Amino acid sequence: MDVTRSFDLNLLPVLVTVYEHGSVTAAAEHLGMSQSAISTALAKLRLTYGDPLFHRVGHGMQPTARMRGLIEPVREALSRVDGTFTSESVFNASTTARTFTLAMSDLGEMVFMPKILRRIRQLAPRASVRSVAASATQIERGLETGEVDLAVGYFPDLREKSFADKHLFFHHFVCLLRAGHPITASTLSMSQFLSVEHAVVYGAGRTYEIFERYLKSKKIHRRV
DNA sequence: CAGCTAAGTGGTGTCTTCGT
DNA sequence: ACGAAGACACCACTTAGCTG
Repeated sequence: MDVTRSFDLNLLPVLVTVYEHGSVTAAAEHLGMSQSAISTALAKLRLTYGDPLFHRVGHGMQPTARMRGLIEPVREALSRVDGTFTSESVFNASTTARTFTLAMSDLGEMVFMPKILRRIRQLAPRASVRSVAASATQIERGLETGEVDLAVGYFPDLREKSFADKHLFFHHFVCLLRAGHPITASTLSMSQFLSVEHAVVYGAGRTYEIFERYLKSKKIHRRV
């Protein structure tokens, strides 16, 4: 059966907007349609896909597993259609003057930014790069809306979502002790770790935040 | 025919009250 | 202090009738 012949492609933005807002009413406001029109569109989509697509959960709409699997292909399809209306429908790195927005942790900026800039200068000399520091929630929203192109760092919260991610490297923390400190072992035991006084640099970025969260989850209290 | 408004129904969360 | 029950608000959804 050729579904696309009879399928109304205007329904796809409705699908994506309800997914992004988690609400039929909010999606209706966003698209400038009535709530019942969105409801009707959803009914058609449900019929077409043979799946409820969303379940009511409290005061919102929770996507079904089928819907979660659909969202990226549908977004990609809409993006490709959008691309046919713009002058730069086929991406060309050597000519693009786009500004790419990268969200990075403190560590990400230190390690990756110089290399990324060098590489972009080689491949896309007219492109610009903007780096933003943002919370995981802001990054999630930015990736969804397209305000953020790429996030580099440790974002365990985002791994649950439908974002493509790539593991780049492992790293670990080290403890620094003054020269001549009684603890000289190369491996530090937990009791040794807790027995000494700690110096903490506050506001040290997301890496520090993740470390603090880990200590809290393990109920580890240090003497700072 | 698609989309609108309006009215009505039903599900869910929140808040308050009351009994234990 | 705690849980159950009821009132209430909010939201999704359906249906009927209207309009362009």
